Amino acid sequence: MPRPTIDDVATLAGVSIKTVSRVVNREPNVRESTRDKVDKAIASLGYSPNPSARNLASHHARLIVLVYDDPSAYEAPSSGYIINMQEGALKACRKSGFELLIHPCNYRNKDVGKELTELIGQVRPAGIIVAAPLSNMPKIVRAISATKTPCVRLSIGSANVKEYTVATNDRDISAEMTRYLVSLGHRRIAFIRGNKQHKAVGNRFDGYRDGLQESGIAYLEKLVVDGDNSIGSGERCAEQLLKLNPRPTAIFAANDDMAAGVLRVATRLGIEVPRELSIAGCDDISLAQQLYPALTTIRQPLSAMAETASLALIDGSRGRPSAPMLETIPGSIQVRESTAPPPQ
Amino acid sequence: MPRPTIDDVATLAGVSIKTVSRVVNREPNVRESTRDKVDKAIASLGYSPNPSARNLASHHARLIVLVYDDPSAYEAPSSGYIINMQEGALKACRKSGFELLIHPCNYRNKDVGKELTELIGQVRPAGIIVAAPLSNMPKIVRAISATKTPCVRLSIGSANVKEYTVATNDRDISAEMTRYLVSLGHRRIAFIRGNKQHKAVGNRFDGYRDGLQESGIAYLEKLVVDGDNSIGSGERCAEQLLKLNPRPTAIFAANDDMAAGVLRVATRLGIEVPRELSIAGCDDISLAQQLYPALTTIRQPLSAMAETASLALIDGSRGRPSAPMLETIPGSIQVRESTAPPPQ
DNA sequence: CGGATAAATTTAAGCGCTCAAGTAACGACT
DNA sequence: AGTCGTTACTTGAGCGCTTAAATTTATCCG
Repeated sequence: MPRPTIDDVATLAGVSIKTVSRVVNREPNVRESTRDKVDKAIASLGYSPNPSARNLASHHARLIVLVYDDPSAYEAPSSGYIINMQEGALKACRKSGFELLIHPCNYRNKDVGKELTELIGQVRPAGIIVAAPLSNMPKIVRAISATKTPCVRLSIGSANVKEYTVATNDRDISAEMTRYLVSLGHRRIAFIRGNKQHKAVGNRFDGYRDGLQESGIAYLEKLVVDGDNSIGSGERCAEQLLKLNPRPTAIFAANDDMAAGVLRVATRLGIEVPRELSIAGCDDISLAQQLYPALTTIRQPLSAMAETASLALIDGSRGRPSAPMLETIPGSIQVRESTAPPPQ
Repeated sequence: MPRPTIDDVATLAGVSIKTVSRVVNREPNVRESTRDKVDKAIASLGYSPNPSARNLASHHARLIVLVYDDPSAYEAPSSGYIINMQEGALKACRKSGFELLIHPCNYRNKDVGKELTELIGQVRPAGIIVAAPLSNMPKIVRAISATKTPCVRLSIGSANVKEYTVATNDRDISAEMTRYLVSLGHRRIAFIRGNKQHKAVGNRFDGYRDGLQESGIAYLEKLVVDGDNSIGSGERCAEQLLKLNPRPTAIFAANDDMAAGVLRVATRLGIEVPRELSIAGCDDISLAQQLYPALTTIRQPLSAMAETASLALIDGSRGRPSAPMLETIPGSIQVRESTAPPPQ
């Protein structure tokens, strides 16, 4: 029971194989009635095109490469974001009959650029998606650009490179989180900044200030401290903030790990969360749901971002009008248990 | 700068393309000197075969499909195991010039079997790897078998199906964990069983009993309670166990979530871990490292399992002798902070 | 050393598709 | 009526490789 080929379809429909090809590829210049005939033949034979033959003949693979930093290279605990990206990319690929090639790689490796160049040479993908933090490394983006392969950057926060970029609205959503805390009744809202290397952090801090301003609350410098994205730094920052008098009624951390650190300190100090202190994080890592109380946080729209990026590449490979250089996908606030109105 | 083809190599080496093909595919019947010439030509041109052309000509794709349960389909929090599997499969594939096609799917969907059958028809992979829990669903395994596509099951614990299976040694390693607890000085070691649907759970319980017996410790039924794999059930079980007098000095849970529940209860009751109570889990989910104290647990060798499975399929597709029906990859005990000698 | 056998290599065909180029049919316009 | 343009299709070549069959070259044995 060999699988039907385009010839079988053409014979059954009484047309040439090129016409079948036209129908399959949704090309114009096929009469409605002919298209119907072909579609029926395809359905009755259960035909689906052989990807290898297509690729061979068309000189490019119907394939998107998704490149991301390999978490298992250094025991990174949170890998959920990768699954989310894969999910989005897969969704777009499946819809369009493309395949997804995943390529985790270690950004600390000096030869990543060369590695990617070689990979591209091998598989000739229709496009390549580069996730953060690799997407923020000019050397890597340049290496890919040099191959002329269409490339989309996935960026959390920063977006100052010339390539097509799908980014989040970190600033806006951080402002929204701040306003949400205000809406609960909070007035003394502290902020923990993270690693200054990460562009996203700056945007989140800006959003925090925006949110305060829009709510008519004065920005107080002593309510802002610097962490380095780790749980430990979150603990240190929390200790510092909770010593203040009056102490803040809410702490908004630039990422979930630091928020987890805050929660740890609060628990240790016997401060009840959320009754006495509200805590909000950012990123919605899996830990956020597993903590007790579960963390109110900002969910990054990773899946939607990857889907958008894939679709842009797929459409681009079909010669559709290439979309804008910068596309922003909004994140969303996940309200969970760690936030509540402040004590009276 | 078009990429070099087999013809270019053949011309440069002064042989026919078939000879180049022989060299590339490591086929026999090539003189050493000829092989050298070809290898040099390949190196100097930077040649690598076009996968699509190979697939087209050879009627099968150099491609392994990895099928697993889609965690994002129902907000499953722990996705680290998928990354681990992907890592192992990728390692094997890269080594052999294969590609990896990932295929998350929802096992609760009635049509998974059909979905997989169609996928196989589409891509004609060299083999397919099915991860638990799908690998334990006869309907799914049967659907794949029907396509005659080589298939390897990845199984945590159970292994009573006829297909090639890569499994863990749950029973042995659980026994080892039990002996480890005994070696710390524990004598009253409780066990929390999990969801009875999961075959692995039974094996782990058997391992617990083996470990006790090998250590010459009597099995006490009241030290064993049934959970359902959730954190909440772990809490309930812990409450029950910690009411006993004398209470157990160690609790070994059949998975990490339940162990996390135990830890939660202990903290609530003011029982210091590990000084007053040792806790051990199983699976090494990312939560295990994030808890305080970090959980001693059993790490599943997911990466190694997926690598073994991939290699078996790749070798099989090359006509190498197909390996045994059941291959067991040992897990390993991760000693962290939640276990210590019992109080005097 | 000749003929048979095995080893090394070439030749020819074709995998299933796309792409560029070509052809037929039909109107519309001068 | 003849030209042109457009639409709707067909034709033929060829993508880069593998496979099977054909051919050449090396090796063995009496």
